[in-house]
Amino acid sequence: MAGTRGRRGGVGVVDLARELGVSTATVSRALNGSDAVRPELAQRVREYAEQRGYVANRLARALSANTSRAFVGFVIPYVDTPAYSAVAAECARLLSRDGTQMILSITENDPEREHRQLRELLASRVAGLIVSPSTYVTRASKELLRNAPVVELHRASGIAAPGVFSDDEQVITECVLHLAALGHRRIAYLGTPRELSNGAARLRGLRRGLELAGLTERNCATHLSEPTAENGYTGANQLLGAAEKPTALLVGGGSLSQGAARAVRAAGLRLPEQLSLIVYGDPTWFALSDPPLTTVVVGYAELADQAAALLQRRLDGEPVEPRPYLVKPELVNAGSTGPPPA
Amino acid sequence: MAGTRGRRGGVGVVDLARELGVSTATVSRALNGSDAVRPELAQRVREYAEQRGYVANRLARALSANTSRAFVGFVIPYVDTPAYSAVAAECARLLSRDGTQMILSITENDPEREHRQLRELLASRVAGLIVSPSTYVTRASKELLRNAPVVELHRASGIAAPGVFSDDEQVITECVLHLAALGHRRIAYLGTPRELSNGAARLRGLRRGLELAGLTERNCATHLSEPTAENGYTGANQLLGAAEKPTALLVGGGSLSQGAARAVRAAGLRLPEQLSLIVYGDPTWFALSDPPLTTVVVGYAELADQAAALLQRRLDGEPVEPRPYLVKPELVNAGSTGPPPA
DNA sequence: TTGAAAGCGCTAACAG
DNA sequence: CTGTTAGCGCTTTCAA
Repeated sequence: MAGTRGRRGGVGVVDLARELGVSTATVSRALNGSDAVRPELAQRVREYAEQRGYVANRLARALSANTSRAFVGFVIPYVDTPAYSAVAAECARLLSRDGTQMILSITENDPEREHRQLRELLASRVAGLIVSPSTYVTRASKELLRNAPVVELHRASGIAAPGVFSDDEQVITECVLHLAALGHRRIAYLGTPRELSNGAARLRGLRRGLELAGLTERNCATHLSEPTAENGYTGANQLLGAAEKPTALLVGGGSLSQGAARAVRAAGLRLPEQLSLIVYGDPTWFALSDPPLTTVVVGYAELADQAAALLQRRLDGEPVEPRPYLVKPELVNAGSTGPPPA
Repeated sequence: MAGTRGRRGGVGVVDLARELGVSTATVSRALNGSDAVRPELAQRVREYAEQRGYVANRLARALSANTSRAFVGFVIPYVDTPAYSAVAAECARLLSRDGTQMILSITENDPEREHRQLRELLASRVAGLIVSPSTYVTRASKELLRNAPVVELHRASGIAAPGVFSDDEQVITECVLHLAALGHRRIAYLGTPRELSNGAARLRGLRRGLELAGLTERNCATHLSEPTAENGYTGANQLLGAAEKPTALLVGGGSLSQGAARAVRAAGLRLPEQLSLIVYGDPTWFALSDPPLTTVVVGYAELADQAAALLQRRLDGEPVEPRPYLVKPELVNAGSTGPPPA
């Protein structure tokens, strides 16, 4: 009974301690690389633990050391798009180097679910959070976020926290100028709602682009909706079916782009002769189109690296400025833009 | 000092107990819906806890109740493809209904990483695991898996555990018959390695299809490689560049299909006049192709539902047969297959 | 440098 | 039905 211990995993610190003839404190210290233990003893403990196949109970560890890096929460609205799945994968990879496990929470953009998940995550004593807030974050959720080491991703909730975002404003401006330079004067914009921080950023970019191109908002029909492929499809159809047909369609958002691309194809428009099209996301999605689509390419890996690094710095206690950290997207011309039809 | 308690979260069971004038045991029982507490008291406790904003420390809970459903591990080789990301999302959603959090681990198909992650997961006392094993699972990993409630997904490692898979064998047979019926006699197959359980299943389907079609393996060049889009691209090029050109290309695997589709497009082959093509995965990926590609559609949501349900049943202690649970994929004809060129 | 002992916050015997 | 008392497995004072 006493000898068996650890019904489940097996060896525990007390076993090691007993078998080595030292105290559990010493074992713990040795295992955690405390410098307050004679190096050779520490070494011996570690070797023995290894050989004995010891693996620490992370729950106990995290519970005891009221602070620990055992878990980090990753809270996102969706995961079925690379903007999230690719970043999630990369973050999990980076965090696991530190021995940190990532708890994945999908809110489905539902503020209530989000709030519940955040509570649960905090109840699991996560060391920190990487969060992509839902469109309408509740006051209560913000309160929770304020009191935890948070790094925002893709979207900002308005709290004072560092956040990693793609520099949408700048690239959308570039897109508009690109189109205007080709001669377009009736540009349609399909994007995410302004309540979404990235939606707002893209709209700023749009406005700035139009201004710099000497165009007004009257030159630009816009359609804003939550980022789903479905919305992209219907939104694009709506814009393309307007009385004053646009000669170019600019889509601000990855999922919207998926749907929009399908809508354009279904409409049977020849690119770029009948319509110039710029989409958002990963060019490999659009590689099968003919011609391949000119795409705003967002560096998901870089976003992930930044997010993970910022969080780790916060957890290390290093000061991290609570500001946006922007990653520059790249406008990759693949042939779906050209002069407007005569 | 005594009154403050809970440096971090705030209220704990002892606070509630003290403030309500009952014991912590009673509080715990009430909160966990034990029937061994007077209903009205239980009610009062719950209401008070709610009002007090109590939220249980899941670490403590899980540590104490040596069994708990706090966490479940989700171990997959990749997540940047819907075969995994979509299933992960859906599983996270389903598990969260039970209050279970999902720890996401990406192995990158590396057996060593996989083993380490499994150990760490078990060290976190996960209640169970949903695992998509790497191509070459180590003996040690299998040992770990054998001693935990595991449900396999997409791929089997050979241990006695329930697993949820798409019925690749059957659908690949159907594909071959479809092509043969159109008149094809030189079919190329691009698939995953036979070391992968799904690779083996697809090969079985291939062989059976050829046989039923009265063809031999000499009618069918095959190329097997790890499932990445890159490999799909090079593999397809290789098959298409062979001396005896195939008239049809069948791709068994989602990522391979992505690459293969690009290769076919790059080769400038007209579908289905010059080549018949069947791919694997989500048809929306291939919707932009002209014509859209005939696709083997795998029901990711259904896979996820099954996997989550099986795991939950196992955790409930219900007996679950350690066998494959197959989900039928669907062959959706979208126009990229037709009679072979004359 | 090491050990004894007190928790971390919760659940679960065991009594009453 | 309810309370007392041990733990879960680890870390971390506090002394020695």
